[in-house]
Amino acid sequence: MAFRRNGAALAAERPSAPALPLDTILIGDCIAELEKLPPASVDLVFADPPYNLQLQGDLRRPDQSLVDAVDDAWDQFESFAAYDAFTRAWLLQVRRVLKPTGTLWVIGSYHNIFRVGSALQDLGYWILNDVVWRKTNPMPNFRGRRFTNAHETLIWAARGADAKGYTFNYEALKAGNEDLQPRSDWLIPICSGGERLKGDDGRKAHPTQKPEALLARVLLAASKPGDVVLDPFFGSGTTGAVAKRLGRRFVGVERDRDYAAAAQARIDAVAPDSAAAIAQAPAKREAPRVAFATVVERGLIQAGSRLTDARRRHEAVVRADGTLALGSVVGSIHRIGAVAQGAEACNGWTFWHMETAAGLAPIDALREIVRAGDAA
Amino acid sequence: MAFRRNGAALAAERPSAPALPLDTILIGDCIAELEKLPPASVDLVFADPPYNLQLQGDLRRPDQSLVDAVDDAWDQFESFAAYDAFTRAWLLQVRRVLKPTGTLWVIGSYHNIFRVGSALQDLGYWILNDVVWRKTNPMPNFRGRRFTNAHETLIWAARGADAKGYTFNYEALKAGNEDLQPRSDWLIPICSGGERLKGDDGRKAHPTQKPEALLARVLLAASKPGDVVLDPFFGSGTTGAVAKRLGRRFVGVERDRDYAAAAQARIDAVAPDSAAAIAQAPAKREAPRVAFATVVERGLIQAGSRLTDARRRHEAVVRADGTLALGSVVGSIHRIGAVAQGAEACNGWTFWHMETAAGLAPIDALREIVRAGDAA
DNA sequence: ATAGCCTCTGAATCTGCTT
DNA sequence: TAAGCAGATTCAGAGGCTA
Repeated sequence: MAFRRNGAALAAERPSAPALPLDTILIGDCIAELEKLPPASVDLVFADPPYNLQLQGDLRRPDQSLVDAVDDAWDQFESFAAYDAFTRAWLLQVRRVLKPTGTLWVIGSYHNIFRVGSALQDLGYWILNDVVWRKTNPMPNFRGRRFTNAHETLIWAARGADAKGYTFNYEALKAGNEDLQPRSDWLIPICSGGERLKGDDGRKAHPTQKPEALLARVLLAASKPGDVVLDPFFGSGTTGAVAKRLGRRFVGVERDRDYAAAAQARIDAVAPDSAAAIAQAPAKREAPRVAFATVVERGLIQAGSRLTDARRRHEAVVRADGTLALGSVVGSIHRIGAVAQGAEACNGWTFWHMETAAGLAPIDALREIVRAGDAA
Repeated sequence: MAFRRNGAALAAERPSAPALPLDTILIGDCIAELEKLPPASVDLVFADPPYNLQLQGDLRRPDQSLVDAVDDAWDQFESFAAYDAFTRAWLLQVRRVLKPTGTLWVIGSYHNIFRVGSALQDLGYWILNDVVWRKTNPMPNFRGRRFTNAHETLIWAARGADAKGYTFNYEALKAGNEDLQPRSDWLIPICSGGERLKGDDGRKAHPTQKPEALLARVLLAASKPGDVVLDPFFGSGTTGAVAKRLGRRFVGVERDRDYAAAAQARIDAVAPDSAAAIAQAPAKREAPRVAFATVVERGLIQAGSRLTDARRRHEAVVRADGTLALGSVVGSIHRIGAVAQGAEACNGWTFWHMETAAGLAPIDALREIVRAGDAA
């Protein structure tokens, strides 16, 4: 074509500045594919890079069943240095591709998120928030040697400290959050059930598929309808599916053809929301479950206090860790209540009472105080 | 003093191995003071280091020169480098001072926690968890351009990947949490009201005083009564106050004499909890070992008795030497339990049951009888 | 039809003592 | 130092099967 040779007139067609392939999955190495994209062309990036999990042996549940670990080759790196080099490379390309007003989201766990966060800062990105995805249903810690790993971390960053004009739909988020300011901690279930992509064998198609609710929160917070969202680690295509549903454009990069095919089929099946519907998904009310340890921790009852039942037949001592001691037996308020009565089970909140000026009162009253305070 | 010269006889008095100054605030530069402490002498470290270059005006390079305020990317990198060097220096000293079974907690925000986490990993620490402190009452985001910063991050790390035997009071934490295993997200109010230290002018004595509930959770989770807790950035002394209350020993390092004085006064006013309130809760894994042979020896079960599992699917015979026979296979209660189920491993004490008047009962009950008898 | 029970599974750096 | 083995360890949610 004649005008092709007169390249200067049509910058978008020059090899050095090709058009952005919209609503497309690019199959290939993330960094190589990013290099082909035009600079300053993307409004939002969501990246779910390899976590560099360093798993030792097998892990079994208490029932001896084997945990299906993420041991894929793409998650293996020689060293922290190798992981850091990889991280810098893709972050650098992402920064080139981002519009001046664009922002980046990265998700990770403690295995990799500190590397990613440091690299971000070193490259000049400006962190706007770290956001915690709290899982309602995380995998438990089967050996009881650590805290249940119940969250992952997202970093939200602008191209630089001087970046202005990035999108943050504050009013909409606030309206969708019972008129409270959107917070940096989000409660969202993991991806399971019908949402989880399955292969022909009925097994999960991708080991680390993210929930659509998480991506929806990100896109609704930090992009506008019609914006271009880039996902350099496209995987099962959650970003693309949610982008299509919410009226955003997407560009995905994925190395694995099987993942890319599964993602494409998934996205093809997505029906975009109506323009009117692309509003806020109201935040889920959080379950106000209260632990007795919290009651003690907050000083509502003193460690060393004595509790009794309504008829003063039993007496137990409150311990600093929120357990009760009945003689030499230590356990939860419920367990110790059961032991005291010789019963199978017991609701400790209503069984145990404390002395007050007005007589005995169930410790449930303390729980109400915690709930009232946390709600305010 | 004569015996001082004969240093070899009293290693604890040699300069190279001074005694640990317990329940003391050391006034001076954190790194210099840590260097004076004996190696492998501390059970737990809680560190609340200066958060960041942008907000703290007093960040200094290792040579004590002041880091200038930052605007351009290079200076920013410069100051990150200075912060990283400072971080590595104190982390290195902390690692030296930690016992092999000791663990470290560090708290930070997105301004510094990624630097700290990376440095930790680079120095060989092994991250056990990252923990999110969710604030019930965070400072609102006034400009509405970001998410309300409603959390801070703690990193819990062991000295290395091979570090075993660190303290984690799993059972007590679980009992204090409605019998659910403790998670990596903690909901705790910020420090305010009467707990907040005030100066003579009625203003807050320290800008980043941490809530005692947070420290209590850390100490109750990862230390035992009598353990030594080191805080290299002592500040308002929350670590010391909580350590004293919970029956732990503390060592604090603080550069600012005013902070140290306020902390000392605060700690002096703390009344320790009663012994009953803080006594180490008995953990199953620390209960004395009992051999099944002992159970048989003491006549608690007869050789030749038949054991079965809870669903009566398998049957094994008790042998006089304390082994079990399943058909022609002979082995420990655990091994035979595993063989019966075709499993890798099995806890024979809970798997195997015996017939009693009240129905099937796990043979663990017999172990309890042995333990009770031995304790008496 | 439904309640209840059983099974399966999820980004996991998941033991510790003795020989 | 590495192997062997005692023995401690799980929560929410989805889906399937049975009474």
